Amino acid sequence: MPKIRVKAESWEDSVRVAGFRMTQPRREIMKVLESTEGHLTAEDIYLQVHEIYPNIGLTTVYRNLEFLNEHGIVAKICFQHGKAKYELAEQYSPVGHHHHLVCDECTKIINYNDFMQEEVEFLETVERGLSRRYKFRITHHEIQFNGLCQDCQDKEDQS
Amino acid sequence: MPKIRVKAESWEDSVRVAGFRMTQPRREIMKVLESTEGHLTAEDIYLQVHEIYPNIGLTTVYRNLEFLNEHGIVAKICFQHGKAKYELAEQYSPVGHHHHLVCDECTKIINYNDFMQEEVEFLETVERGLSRRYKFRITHHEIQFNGLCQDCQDKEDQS
DNA sequence: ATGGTAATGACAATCATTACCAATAAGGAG
DNA sequence: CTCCTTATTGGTAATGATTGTCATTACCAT
Repeated sequence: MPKIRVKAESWEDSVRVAGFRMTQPRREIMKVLESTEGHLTAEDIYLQVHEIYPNIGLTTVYRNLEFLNEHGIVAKICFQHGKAKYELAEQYSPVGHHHHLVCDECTKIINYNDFMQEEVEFLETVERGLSRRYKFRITHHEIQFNGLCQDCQDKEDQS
Repeated sequence: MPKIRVKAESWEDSVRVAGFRMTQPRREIMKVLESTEGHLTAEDIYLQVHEIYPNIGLTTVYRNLEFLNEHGIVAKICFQHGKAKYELAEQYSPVGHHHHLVCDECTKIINYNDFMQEEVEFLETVERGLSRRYKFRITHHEIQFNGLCQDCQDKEDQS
């Protein structure tokens, strides 16, 4: 008897299943997200798409990012430096589950996915507890470490 | 031989020690932050201060929040709903160390400080590892759980 | 009490994001 | 393949939060 295999739905399928259309702008935006480490601003994406699809409008980029976010395909993250950043949701990302190191000086962001075993254990306890205590249905989480990246530490030493 | 006791510096002291002045707007802004659960927007604070100090300008509120943030007295948090929120930094907060449950539906935010023992253990391992691996000097962290609060779950069930 | 300057308040300016609307193009039905 | 419905687009205007400017005020060290 074969193991049940949940076929991972492609993002295109899940858009269509939900009754929406596949358009070229939408595809181009996803291509950019798929070919990058992550945490791009809407403008970053706009500029990259614009290279190969010059007709794209910035409004369309925003609209699609919101759309994709609502459909669980793209994650929107807000670090405290003005603009929102976007990256592929875990399920569609080659990077997979990860979190961020944020440099408070230069605002650089580093992805990490070390210590996931420890994280899983920790989160299981906490999520279960929080759900019960606050009657909250937790769907995802975000962990972020702030501080100084190596470059900024060096600059600080010099002065 | 007495134990060394690190006297907690009042926020006013730490402002003065850094060579800056104590002003009435600054004090009023802190009063508001001290008398609230947390996560207020600049405008929330402006409105509250305005009640008892009608001359306050919104610009002054922004400027002071940034100032206080840079001096480690106030924490600035950005959830993905437009405006930045502010609360007392852990060290000056009666609430103490805590994290947030964010409802993705109604944007409500709940503070929690349960499971801190588990968190401490987890963070010790991870912070040590990340510092070494990425040469990052970690100063603080943020953990956030997103999902649906009870009210929004109920509303969902009805439909 | 006073002088140097940090801080203020009003207003203008900026910057990210959203609203609007007429024009376009997916993609299902025939 | 063609037609039709309507989701989607792109351009522009509008919004809303935050920041810059600058003349004026008021801390506070001396």
